[in-house]
Amino acid sequence: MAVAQPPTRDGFAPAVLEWFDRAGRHDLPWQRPATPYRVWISEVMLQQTQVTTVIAYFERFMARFPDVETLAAAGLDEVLRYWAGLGYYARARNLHRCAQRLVDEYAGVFPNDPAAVADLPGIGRSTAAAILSLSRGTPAAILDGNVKRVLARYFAVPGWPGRSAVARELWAYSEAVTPTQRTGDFNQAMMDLGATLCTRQPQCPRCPLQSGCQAFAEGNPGAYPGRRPKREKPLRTTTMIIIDGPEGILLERRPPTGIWAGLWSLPEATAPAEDWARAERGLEIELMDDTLPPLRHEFTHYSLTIQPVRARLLSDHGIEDADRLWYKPHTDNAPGLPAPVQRLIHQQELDHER
DNA sequence: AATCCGGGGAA
DNA sequence: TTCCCAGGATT
Repeated sequence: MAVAQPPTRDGFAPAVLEWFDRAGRHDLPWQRPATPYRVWISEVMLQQTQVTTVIAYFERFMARFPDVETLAAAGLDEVLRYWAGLGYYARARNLHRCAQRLVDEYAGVFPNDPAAVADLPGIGRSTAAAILSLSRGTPAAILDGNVKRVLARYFAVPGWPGRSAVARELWAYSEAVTPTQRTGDFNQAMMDLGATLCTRQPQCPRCPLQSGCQAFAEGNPGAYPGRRPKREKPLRTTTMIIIDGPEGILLERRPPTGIWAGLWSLPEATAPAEDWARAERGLEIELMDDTLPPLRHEFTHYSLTIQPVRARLLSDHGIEDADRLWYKPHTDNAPGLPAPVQRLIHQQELDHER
């Protein structure tokens, strides 16, 4: 009968490292080779996005932007195209800005100081530590969702990590257990542990930290970390117009802030669509009387119902500018489109072919 | 310190 | 359905 020990820092890193050598992940795409550039791109993609989703995006991105100079020299529109579907598009904007700052200020090479890296756009304390430790072994602690879960259980830290007091405590524990030797392996191991064993339904019998884990000793590891408080999701609705003209479908660039910032999308009517198109866009359109099914899209903070409307373009008195384009799905390169808009246009094309 | 910012995998 | 993910920027 194993007796639960009180949580200890002493054997923590050796146990984790021994487990990593035996059972950790060593073949993720950004691990071969684990250059600062590749680790950086992967870390940013992995912010709030799961590994299985990221892998395909990572491979495509690397094929197009193999190094920081290529990324810095590319246009934002193209970066957004490669990002479309991943969400949190500020990450792509910051990635692009960060590449340019790296080239301008650091000759394209990340500095060795974690604080200097964390000062770059889109890179915070945890991502900076991950980039430097995983690629160069720099001794710096991380705190991502995996590490939060492992530490909250091991030290039985109550409360939701979204609260700053809880996060502060978890950071202190992460600093305390992170070794100065083999820091990259340790950080990778902690993420692997959180991703493969210390999950929502943890596999405690296989865990190298079981003997010192306070939550295991309490018999309820599932109670940690504390859950995010629930909130009502507001319902919102919008009307999107699919305007068919001789040059294709009208797309507009969304504003630089707010939802889907900088992406291309269908025009959103704020009044009866024909009046809106004439007054706001200088377009004479005729609504078609076929009714398209509404499209429901879930965000973290609200639910959006999109009512698509088809229209024929009668005449165009609008001004051609950089923020509108006529898109031909079959021949044009797909611009960066929000996922539901992408689906809507794709569906529209399928209907068109019938 | 709380809120905003996407989309999807998993149970 | 619900939860939450290799978080950071903004307010």
